[in-house]
Amino acid sequence: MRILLAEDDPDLSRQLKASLSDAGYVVDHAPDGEEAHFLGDTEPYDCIILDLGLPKIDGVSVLERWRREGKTTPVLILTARGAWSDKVSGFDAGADDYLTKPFHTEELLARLRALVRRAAGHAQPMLVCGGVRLDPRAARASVNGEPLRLTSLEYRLLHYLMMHQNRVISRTELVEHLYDQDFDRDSNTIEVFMGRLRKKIGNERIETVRGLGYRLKPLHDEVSDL
Amino acid sequence: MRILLAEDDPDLSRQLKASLSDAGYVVDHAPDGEEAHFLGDTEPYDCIILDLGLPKIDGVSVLERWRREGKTTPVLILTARGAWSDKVSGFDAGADDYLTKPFHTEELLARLRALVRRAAGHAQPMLVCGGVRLDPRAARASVNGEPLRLTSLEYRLLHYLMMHQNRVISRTELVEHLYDQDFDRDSNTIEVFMGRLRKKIGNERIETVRGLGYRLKPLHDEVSDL
DNA sequence: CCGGTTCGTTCAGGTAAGGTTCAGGTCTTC
DNA sequence: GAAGACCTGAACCTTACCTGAACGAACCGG
Repeated sequence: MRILLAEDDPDLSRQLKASLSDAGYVVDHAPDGEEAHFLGDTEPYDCIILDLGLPKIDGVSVLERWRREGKTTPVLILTARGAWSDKVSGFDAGADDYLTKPFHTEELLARLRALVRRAAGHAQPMLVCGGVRLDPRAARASVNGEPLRLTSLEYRLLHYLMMHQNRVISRTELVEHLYDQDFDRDSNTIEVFMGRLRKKIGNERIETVRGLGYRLKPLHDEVSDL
Repeated sequence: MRILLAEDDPDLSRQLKASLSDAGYVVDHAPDGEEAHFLGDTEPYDCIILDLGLPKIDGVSVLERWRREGKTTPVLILTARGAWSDKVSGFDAGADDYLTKPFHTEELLARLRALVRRAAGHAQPMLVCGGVRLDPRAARASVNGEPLRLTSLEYRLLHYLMMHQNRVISRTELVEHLYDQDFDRDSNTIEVFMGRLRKKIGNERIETVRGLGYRLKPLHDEVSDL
């Protein structure tokens, strides 16, 4: 965990840096808004602690710039007691949390844990098979970067195949996962949809294993990257 | 945006509920820990405001249970002044933010905006999707710089869509986040509002994914800038 | 208290997207 | 070369979705 501490008061800075290091964070220190902005732009921090009353450029401006540039690092703001209207503008500039001086170090640490935890909770599983990618969260798929237009069933079919790629999937297994119990067992819809899917993602990507089922796999020359 | 307010003080509850409703949130109220836990388990809230001093089950326990069950909804905790050691245990139980009574309603609203924003994965306060912009703090939206005249529900609908743009949102998800518990599940208001929204922001911006829901996205030629 | 406006909701008819079916055609295997 | 497994184009038909219009509750100024 790497943290940027933007704070001008030397005493407070030293004390905070010590506490944070003790807690296992790696801490960079910026004594003014200019350096804070520069460091925040260039280094990949997991979290930023930002004092609002910084020399050269004030905290809110720094924060606004970062957000305008698309930076999403969680930011915790520090300010003097009673300036609660600052809080509102700070939050609306894109801050994720706020703390009023003086504060207990314990509380700062707790808030940091909460921030980092939440920021890390954005792991989205993206399914990849050669040039084919499928994003379950967005319900979207693409082949070689080109977005695919899939119908609901085509999508579900592809999804299932991608989750079990390189394995042979029987028609009955597919039916069982795509439909509810009562489904005409001797229907050829699966075949039809295999045909349609093949047209959209490329024939060779779905191999048919006669008598057993189908197998989704990357093309021969496609390295299994991610 | 749908919120659960878990607070036992009747006066404060009433006042907060009014303020939150005014700010455009849909609010469910739980007067004790038992009901809070139940509601939080069953309904999909965008955020939860949790008083620590609740009857029946105290706030920290409720929160701990939710987190143990894997619930990730952002939670903002309320407590009486000076009980700052509560804060630490509150945060470590999985709270995302903390507010000490008494507080300014403004500040609560600002913190809520920040929480909801972050939970949706947006660090910046201004929502942008192609030519459509929405400013949550001014409750204003525009398309290609032209301000939009939106009714309350149209606005909330657009807001939710913009927070989850490029993702398919099911009708039920929308209903659950725009209305409180008792709402006629087989009503077509969502469709009607989709129609009205489309008329105002442009038909092609909202794609309907048959059988799944809707997806808000930039137009083809609109670069995903900021 | 009353007409007018605004908005959310309901309803009914229309449309077309997308799933299923079917009838051949093609390929495999023995 | 026959039989069975698989492919495929086109037709069918269900139903999700769209849309215009009307209803009714809430609000507002007079």
